[in-house]
Amino acid sequence: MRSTIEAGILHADLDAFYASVEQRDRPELRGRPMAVGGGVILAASYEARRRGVRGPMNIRAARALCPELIVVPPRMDAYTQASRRVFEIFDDTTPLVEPISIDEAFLDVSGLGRLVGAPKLVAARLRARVLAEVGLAISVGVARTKFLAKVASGVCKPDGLLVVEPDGELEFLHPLPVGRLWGVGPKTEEKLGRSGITTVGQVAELDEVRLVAMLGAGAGRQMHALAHNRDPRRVMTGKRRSSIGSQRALGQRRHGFAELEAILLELVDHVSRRLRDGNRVGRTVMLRFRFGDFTRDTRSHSVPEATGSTAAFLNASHGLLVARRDEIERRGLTLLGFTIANVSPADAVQQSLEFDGRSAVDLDGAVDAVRNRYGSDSIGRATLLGRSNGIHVPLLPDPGASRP
DNA sequence: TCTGGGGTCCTAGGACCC
DNA sequence: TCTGGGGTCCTAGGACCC
Repeated sequence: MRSTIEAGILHADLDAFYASVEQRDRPELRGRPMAVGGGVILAASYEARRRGVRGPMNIRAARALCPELIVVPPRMDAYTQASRRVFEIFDDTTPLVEPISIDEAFLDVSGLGRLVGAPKLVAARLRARVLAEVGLAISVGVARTKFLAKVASGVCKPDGLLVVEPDGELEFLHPLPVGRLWGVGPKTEEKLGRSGITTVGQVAELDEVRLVAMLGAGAGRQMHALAHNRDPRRVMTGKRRSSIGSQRALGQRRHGFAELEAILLELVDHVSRRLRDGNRVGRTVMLRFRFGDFTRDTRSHSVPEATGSTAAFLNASHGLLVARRDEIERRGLTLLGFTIANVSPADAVQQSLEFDGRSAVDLDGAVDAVRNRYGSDSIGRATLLGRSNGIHVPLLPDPGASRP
């Protein structure tokens, strides 16, 4: 007997992505322990993982574990190209694709049943196409929720397909270690471990109040929900990046302040260019510091108007750098990062309306107003921008969103 | 394992406004 | 001498993800 709600969400995740692209393009690397690295290991082949090689591990440590390890430098262009081709196959499979990163996405295929086939069949075809057309192995998890689909793809890796049927969800979920829950990293895992909690099932036995007390409101509620298999999030199309940045590791060598200023200029120039190429503007600059002892720090500054100007970003960020000059010279700097946050489209059409806080917001009215003013075919993407910073609620699907 | 390069989201306090 | 409540925005920082 089938549950009425079918497992229709796919989480598709390319296996050891950078390393697999290298093995695809260079046959002599196939079947051998190899990794893509620059300073540290960025991605290790499964042959290397079996020997204990992991990212981010420094290359010397990796060689100590596996002396015959082959390390090749990254070729970002090749990975970007491969990613594009895989995402074309995703888009060809269903219009409901939510990219997560260069090598991962959610696909909602629950509406394809009658026309194309059951989710398991769709997933199997997707895997076959990615292998045939791009030459890469991709693992796919299938479930009723995003969270379970992601866990499933992780469990069936590498080169796997796993469907979690609706009537077997808790049996699948509860024996897993807490680290499998979304948002549980090393810190949270340790906190829970101190109370003897190591499995998802044990988390499910806890009161939400207790979890909130341990982890804070946001994380506590999320963990409680996930452990009880509550995950109402839909697959969202049309998401855009809200920040864009670049950083440079500097090594342990001391750098003169003028040298740091030059590096900042390069970073600002590079990031501003990317921002303008994407036809976007930003309002907040943020500097990221990592000192000689590897402690981290950030400093940010918001300018009054969103801009794409290199000079404006350089001005603001240089001020932040100069303000910390003494500390930098005292402690040494091992990383400098520059990020532009509060990024928005440069040509967004906006229609704002006032409301008094008691009446409901007239969303339909706002959409109609934009349509009347700019033509009904002008809306590619509609977003409700609350006055509160960062609350972006999509109103309409975005048929033509470009991939980040 | 002495340390990449991208990002995301959340929390909390202070300034400021009505 | 005494001090409310509601809200936004900015900044800093923590934790996490791939």
